[in-house]
Amino acid sequence: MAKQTITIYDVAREAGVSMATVSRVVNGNPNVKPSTRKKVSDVIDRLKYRPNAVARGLASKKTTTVGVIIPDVTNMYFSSLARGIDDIASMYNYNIILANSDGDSEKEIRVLNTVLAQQVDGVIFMGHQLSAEVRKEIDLTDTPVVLAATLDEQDELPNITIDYEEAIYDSTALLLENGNDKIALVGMDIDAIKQDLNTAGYKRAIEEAGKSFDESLVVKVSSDRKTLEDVNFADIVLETGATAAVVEDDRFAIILLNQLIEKGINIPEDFEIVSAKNSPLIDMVRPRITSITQPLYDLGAVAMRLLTKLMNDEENDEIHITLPYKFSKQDSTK
Amino acid sequence: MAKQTITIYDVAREAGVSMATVSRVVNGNPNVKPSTRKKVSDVIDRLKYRPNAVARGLASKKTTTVGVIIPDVTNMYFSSLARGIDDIASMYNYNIILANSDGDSEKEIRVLNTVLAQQVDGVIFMGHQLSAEVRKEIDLTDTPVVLAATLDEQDELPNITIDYEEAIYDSTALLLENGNDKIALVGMDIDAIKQDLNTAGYKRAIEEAGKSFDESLVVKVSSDRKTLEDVNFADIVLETGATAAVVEDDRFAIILLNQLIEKGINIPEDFEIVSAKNSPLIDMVRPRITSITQPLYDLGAVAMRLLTKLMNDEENDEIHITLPYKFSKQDSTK
DNA sequence: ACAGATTATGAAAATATTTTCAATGGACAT
DNA sequence: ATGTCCATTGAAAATATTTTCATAATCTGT
Repeated sequence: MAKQTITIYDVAREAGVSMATVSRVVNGNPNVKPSTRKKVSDVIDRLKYRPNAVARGLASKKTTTVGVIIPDVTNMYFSSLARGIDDIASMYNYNIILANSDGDSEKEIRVLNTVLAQQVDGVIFMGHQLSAEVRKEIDLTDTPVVLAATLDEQDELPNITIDYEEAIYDSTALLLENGNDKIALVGMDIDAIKQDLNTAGYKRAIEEAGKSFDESLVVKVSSDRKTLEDVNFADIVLETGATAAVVEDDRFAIILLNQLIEKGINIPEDFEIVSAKNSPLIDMVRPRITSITQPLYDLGAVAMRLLTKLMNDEENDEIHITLPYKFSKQDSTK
Repeated sequence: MAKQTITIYDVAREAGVSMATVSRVVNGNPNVKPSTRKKVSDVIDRLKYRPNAVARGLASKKTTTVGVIIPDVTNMYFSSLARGIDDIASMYNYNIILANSDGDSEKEIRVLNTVLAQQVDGVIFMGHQLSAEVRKEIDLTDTPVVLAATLDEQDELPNITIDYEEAIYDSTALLLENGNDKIALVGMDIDAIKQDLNTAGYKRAIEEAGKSFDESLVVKVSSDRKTLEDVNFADIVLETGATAAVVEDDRFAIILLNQLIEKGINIPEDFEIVSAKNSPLIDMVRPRITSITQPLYDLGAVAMRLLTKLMNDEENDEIHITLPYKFSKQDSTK
């Protein structure tokens, strides 16, 4: 970035007006005589002047940039959200600073602070859970932050979610209806908060069916990408004696499915699977997996839309938005 | 973003030194007496001073920010690259401004210009192809740009690639070895340049086997996400009379596989498939698809590393880097 | 103790915009 | 003519840093 070639000053000189006037036409301020507006616009085109967003940001205290914190772009669940965020962001002329956090609390805090140092006008935070430390860090700033598909224990921060408890309840209920007596609940170990909610929905379904909650049917698996494929879910899950499983993450559901089939187990006759989360991944595998389908793109889009409102201090009556989900009955359940 | 709470000026006053000195300690300049360094650092900690990256960028003409242009974050091939880019970027303390382009030339130019307006220190461009118009736009700036997994017809811009021609050659050769007489080549219609290269590798293999290139075996499919699932690849491909296919994109390979199986065709006995591209997707489906495995993460990482060199005007002896690929023989071929 | 060399520090300019406030100019009514 | 009002314009301050250059402080060797 060499000393900027064409500045607002060059345009002003060339057009015979002041910088203030150039600034006005660049920003669409109506208080400019049409003839001067035209004159200035012509010079801008001729010189190919492009306003320096950094100088702008300094002078105006608005960077038209938002920070997006994502556990891992490589995870289709989150990248689908990110796509919704970016589309709405560019619709409102915002740029996205993206940072991967690996869902690691320490890294989340680090990247949050780096995006804040960049003077972003707002932040969208996606995470598996919102840890107390991150929560504290968010409270420290007055830059608006909205959570996308991320639960906050206190439920105070603006967020866009679906009703996870209900979704898990539905999933469990279906498996119960199909006559399964022992149903495993498979989730990630780091998902503490959602986990609890999930466990709640699972528990509620179990108990409403007149059975009692059995802790040993809850299987927690590491989310470490490297070991994803190596862990033998199938054995772990089968050991519980379950004949069906509600799996929180579709990647896990797929791996479980493939491993079970490899063992010669028939899906859904011998074992039923419901995934509590979808991503485009789930459409790729056969037999098709029954799953909760969350409006991923919309979760991101609505989160970004809410953020634009917060950034403009618009009336923010609704800072907690729950989007509806669907239940997609497929071939991994009877 | 209210008037910044704590500025360098506050720290200077509080520590009884000048702004210049605070700037020095913040930037690790060695010309500061250890005792004053300590004094200033203490004040920084006490006041929780966080340097304003925008003011910094204006004064120093470095934003420590790079623009990343990606067709679609939702495409795992590219998001895997993006992850490599981000990891190396944060290793070198750069931030990422991410923009989706949909591989659309007009949008590519638009987002390129918006990231340039943000005064990024460099740009990583990922695309299916590099159109002439985009090429021209890139030539207009002197901000360094590196292409990741994207071919430039003139082969002048810095780029990180694998040998696509060779990869397609290998894929085709295997299918020929397996005794296939008619092999379809399935690719995206927008992939003009790579397409040619692919066609070249395909052609070369065919001709080396003493057969002649048959245009009718080249099947181009739209990359439009919405219609991805609707198009009936299987019929289109089977109509060519082929008994095997080299598919450029793993998403297409998977859809083709699933559609063929649905038709009762046995893979690989009745039909063989090789995917010329991998992404984490490909590991999810059964039977496992034989494919070229590109070092996706590394392509991104190396591209970003090269960009850091270009941004620092280091000796850039190698601006064209070709990474090795592997061939993963699986169950969709005999 | 002193010259010279180095190290440490500060004042002020520079960075490219926006924003505020004052000034100018023209139209229109009197 | 003259004053009033509104639209238009410009000058200069403000924004939070880095950087340059000059000066002050400290050290080193005699």
